[in-house]
Amino acid sequence: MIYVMIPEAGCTIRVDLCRNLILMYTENKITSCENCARCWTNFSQLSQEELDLINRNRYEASFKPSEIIIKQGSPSSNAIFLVSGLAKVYMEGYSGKNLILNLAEPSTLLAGPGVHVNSRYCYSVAALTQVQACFINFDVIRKVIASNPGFAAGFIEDLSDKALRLHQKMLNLTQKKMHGRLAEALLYFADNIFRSDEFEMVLSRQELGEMTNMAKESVVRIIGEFENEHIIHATPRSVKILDRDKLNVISEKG
Amino acid sequence: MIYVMIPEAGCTIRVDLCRNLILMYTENKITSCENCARCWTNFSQLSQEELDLINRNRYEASFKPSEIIIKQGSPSSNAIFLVSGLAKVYMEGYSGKNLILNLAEPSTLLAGPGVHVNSRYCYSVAALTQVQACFINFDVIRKVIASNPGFAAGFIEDLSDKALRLHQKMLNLTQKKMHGRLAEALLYFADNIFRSDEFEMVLSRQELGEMTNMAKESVVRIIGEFENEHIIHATPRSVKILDRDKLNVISEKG
DNA sequence: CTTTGATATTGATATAGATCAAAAATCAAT
DNA sequence: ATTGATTTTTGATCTATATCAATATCAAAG
Repeated sequence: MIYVMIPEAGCTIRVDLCRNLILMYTENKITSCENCARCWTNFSQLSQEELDLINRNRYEASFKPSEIIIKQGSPSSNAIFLVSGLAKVYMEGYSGKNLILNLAEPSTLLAGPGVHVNSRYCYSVAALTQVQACFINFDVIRKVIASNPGFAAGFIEDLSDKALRLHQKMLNLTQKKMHGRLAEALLYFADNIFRSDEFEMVLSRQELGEMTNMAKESVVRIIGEFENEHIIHATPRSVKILDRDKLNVISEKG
Repeated sequence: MIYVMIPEAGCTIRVDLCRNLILMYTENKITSCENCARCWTNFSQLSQEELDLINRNRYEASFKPSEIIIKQGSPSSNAIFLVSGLAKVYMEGYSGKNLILNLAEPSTLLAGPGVHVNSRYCYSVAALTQVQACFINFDVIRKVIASNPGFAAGFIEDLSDKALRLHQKMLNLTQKKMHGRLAEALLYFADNIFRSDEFEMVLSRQELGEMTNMAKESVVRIIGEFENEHIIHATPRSVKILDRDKLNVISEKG
């Protein structure tokens, strides 16, 4: 494991977990939105003037693991970007049961569709690692949307992309059974978050259950089965995918 | 039941089922988009010029019950509006199992988020009654989005609203149990589609199951229970809600 | 080190809900 | 009306998965 000290954040972080931050940090690009086009592809649509506007209306905050960045139901006045770190995006359901929708990494916009409808966040977001987040007032974003059609189109694309994933997740959760759902979650981590077949397991078994809609005990049991069949090697805090093909089949066959 | 003959469509339709069509028909408003602002609120954002553009690039088609209007996976080149009739919006899942997302009535935009991402429809739509539909080429819509910020904002709102509902449905399907899910579906028909506590059941028990993610036999059994408890009165083709309060409680308590 | 609180694991049991199979009802078409 | 084809209903089983309870593990704090 390679660690690096980040003086501004007052902490040490694992390099493999925080690629983006390292990248930005080493390139000294955290100072302003102008340099943050890499944050969200869509920001590259903006003119200098518009970037300035946004830059004047944003502020940063940092969060420790488990701290809540967005609270479901609260008024949504800001669009939020992670600058660094990992967070879980989840809905608070009935009788305290959560449903983890996905993980958020840097360069994704966090706001939720509620922003454009009832000005309430429709999901919560909580930090999994140390997180640096950037808050941009939504009135400003709306202003830019109104004046920059390209940006608006990018926004539509972003919303659509998320909706599409949600549709897919809906099918997965309702039609696959446990093995398939868990296999898919593991592949999600490997492919979409860590881009490696060996990764740190940032979620507890309980949370893994909230993500795949199953009881934590079932998570444990199925992980055990996967291990017996030499499909993965797992500890409570790490996973290594040994037989990606098999895992794919399980994920697809449900 | 009041029926009315629609010469152009070559059919007779039930008045209570086709409010919008009757309204438009009697007001002679089907001829062009200009008159169709009522179709989709967002169209009222358009200038005369833009309306003309859309009007020149649209065509209508009619569908008989059970005919497919949109096929999941096929290239999405059109935005579609129902002019009249009712349709079911559903995803085709694994091993032929469908998931009905919602019903579509006139004045809703049908296209799906796939349009803005991979140009594929991410769901199918099939007519439940006789349906008149209006197809608008998506390139044209995109052009208008690019030139009219208000329209773009309306589009974003529409997408967001749908995403929000999807989030809600996700929670419902994963966290409520059968009774709650079925109660909710019945209230959906009463409140969102028919706006009456007595309505024609346009879905078969099988389809009702596809909508609430349960087996058709379970649908039958639970409808039976609801009848025994005098919460609803149901026949295979009709439902009357007798005790809305109880149904609400069941829907919320899961 | 020990203690402690959280999390993970394991085994036993309970249950919601699916599946299967057969009968009954409904509907469409002669 | 009569037939044949769907759809609905019912009852009997089966199974995936949750729940419960007990134990083991681990990391942090004293």
